[in-house]
Amino acid sequence: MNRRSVSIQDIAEAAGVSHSTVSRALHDSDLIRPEVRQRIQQIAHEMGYTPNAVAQSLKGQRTNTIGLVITSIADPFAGRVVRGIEEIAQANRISLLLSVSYNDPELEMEIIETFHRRRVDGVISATAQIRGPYVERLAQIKMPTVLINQQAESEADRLHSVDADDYAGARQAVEHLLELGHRKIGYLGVGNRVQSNRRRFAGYCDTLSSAGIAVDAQWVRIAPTVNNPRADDVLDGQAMLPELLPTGVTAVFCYNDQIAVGVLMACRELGLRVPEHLSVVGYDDVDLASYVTPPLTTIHQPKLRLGAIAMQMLLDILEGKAVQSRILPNELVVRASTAPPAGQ
Amino acid sequence: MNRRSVSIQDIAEAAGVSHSTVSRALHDSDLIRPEVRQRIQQIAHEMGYTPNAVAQSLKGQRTNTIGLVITSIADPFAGRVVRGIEEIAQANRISLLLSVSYNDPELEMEIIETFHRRRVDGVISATAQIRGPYVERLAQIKMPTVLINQQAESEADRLHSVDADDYAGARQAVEHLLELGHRKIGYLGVGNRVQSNRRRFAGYCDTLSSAGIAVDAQWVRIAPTVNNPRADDVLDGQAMLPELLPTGVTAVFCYNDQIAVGVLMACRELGLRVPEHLSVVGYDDVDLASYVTPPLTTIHQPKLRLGAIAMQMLLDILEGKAVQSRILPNELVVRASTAPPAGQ
DNA sequence: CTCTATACTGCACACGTGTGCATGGGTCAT
DNA sequence: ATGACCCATGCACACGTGTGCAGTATAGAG
Repeated sequence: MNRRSVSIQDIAEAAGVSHSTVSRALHDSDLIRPEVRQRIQQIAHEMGYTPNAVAQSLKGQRTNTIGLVITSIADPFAGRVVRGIEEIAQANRISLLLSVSYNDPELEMEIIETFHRRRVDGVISATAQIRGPYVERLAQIKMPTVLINQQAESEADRLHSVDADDYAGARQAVEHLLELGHRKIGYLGVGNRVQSNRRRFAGYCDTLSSAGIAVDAQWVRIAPTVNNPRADDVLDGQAMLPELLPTGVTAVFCYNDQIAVGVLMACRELGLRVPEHLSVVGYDDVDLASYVTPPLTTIHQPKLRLGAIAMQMLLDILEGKAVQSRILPNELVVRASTAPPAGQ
Repeated sequence: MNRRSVSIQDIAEAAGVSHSTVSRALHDSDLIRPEVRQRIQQIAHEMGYTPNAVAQSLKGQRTNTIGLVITSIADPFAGRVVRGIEEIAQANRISLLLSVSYNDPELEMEIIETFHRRRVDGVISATAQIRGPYVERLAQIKMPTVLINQQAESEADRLHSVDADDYAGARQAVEHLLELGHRKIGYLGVGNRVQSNRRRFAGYCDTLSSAGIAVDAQWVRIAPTVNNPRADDVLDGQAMLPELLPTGVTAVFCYNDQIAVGVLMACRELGLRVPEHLSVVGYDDVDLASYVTPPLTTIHQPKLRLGAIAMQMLLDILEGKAVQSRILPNELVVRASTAPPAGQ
């Protein structure tokens, strides 16, 4: 069983030269006589030689690999972000090491350690939140890191980030509902993505306050935190809506599109019509949002750009360029799930 | 700038022993005196040592990394499969190198070469089709490979696969429609996933034939093949349906759920009611299928299991066990998009 | 013909880890 | 006291690649 693949040493023997010569020849070095160079390349090709990236990584400093942590592959938001990352990575011949954390802090630490062991050049993290020991460890091992949608308060200099503006997005959503004439507006959030939920909720509260509306605690529901990876936002949304109805809200702003879809399904069960009886606004603008009935009014996040910019930022860091964290704007997309309240 | 991280050599100097002793101590070798062993482990911990997996990979034969090729991250089917793979991989401390091929044969070859350069232990391919040079190269470099949903006709011994039974699934879908009383049943397929489309189409044709129904070529539409990565099945479905209507079909069997969703949207535009005016059956049973209105009757594919089994199969191959390709059953899920035809 | 400059190639080491073999020192029995 | 034996450790090489430096051969110049 000839399991071992051909090395430059093998080529060297076949060509009657030293492995150094082969190495240089394959790199088109001027040091090697053109005819020899060509002959060696010919032999290498015939022997089906493929350079061993592991050895190259050991020798050089770069592995041309970056680690990617996301919370779930099933999450369509993450999917689009990863795609943005992947496109830039591929163009720069960088390989992607993918890991999924399911929002588990322990698992997250373990993933970082694995990335470190593998000596990735950098890490992009699109997880829900950065925690103390996590940040500390990242700083200790000096691993270049870019965070997506975490709006870390620049705790450490090493941490760069690219975010979409949750707060402003939430404000747009609620302002849209206010403009339609709604006064009693509910909020359905999630408990396991603390930071982003807090920002969107803050945008919701502040916008209502600005309009002179006191937020009623009964209008707000946050899905309980569960570590169950099978946790499903749609089901949560579906379960939470009925609790909200007795309060008389005429519109609901949801943490994301999945929650909003859950609301749609609950409405269908209850015989409520959207948007006639209830207006619904989602967040993210995933594909799903435009496929459901009625198509969701939502806040569009530039998912591909978030990923692409994060990847480019990481590349810049690796080249020693100075980079600056960025915040991208979100954008309201009005579809058919919102309308003036029934009374008007 | 102390960019280099600590090595066992550094620990050896700090402990006043040789690097061999450190290596053995960290592996809890009996050869090292317990007190020395413990002291070395202590020092290693204090210095923040993390073993260099690159060097370990170079020395040993395994990299504990596998390459994963999929056609698109946005594809919800692929997402679930990847998740099944990831769970098993994580449990076995295997890292995943993710690449996306966008159905581009050239890109696919390039990805395989990259995986080979990186000396991954094996490859799982969930791309649309295996082509000649691709197979040839895989055989040449003897890289253990498991294919998902490609039903390769065991062209090479090295190629193993795990599939869901497309043909039987398609038969179930069409039989369901026949039982409801439909006689004129359309098929909407895709052009860029040749193999699976062919199998599902064959199931469609044979089932109709068995029922004594001659398939009318007008009932069938295949979305044109485009290399545009932005190609979107939903849009294709939406575009194809109107061409089908003049033929008087009362039901449509779609290649996958996205096509079916496109059909739903087209019906909405045209004022057709589903299932009263038209019955629609999808394929895959992605999350989306149960969220649209009406929820789709579809063929459920065991996506997580496909991924998990593929990964386990690859692990078995790596351990030298004999493995056998498998075909899993699909299963009809009846929801609300199918009903007896209008006439009845 | 001899000296020098130049073009080309090999030697040897490095990257970080793992391991067979030899070696050193100690213990024990004769 | 001496030999046999065992335990703990170090030496040296290996994995595959890249590169500074030294060395050789050839050509060109005087």
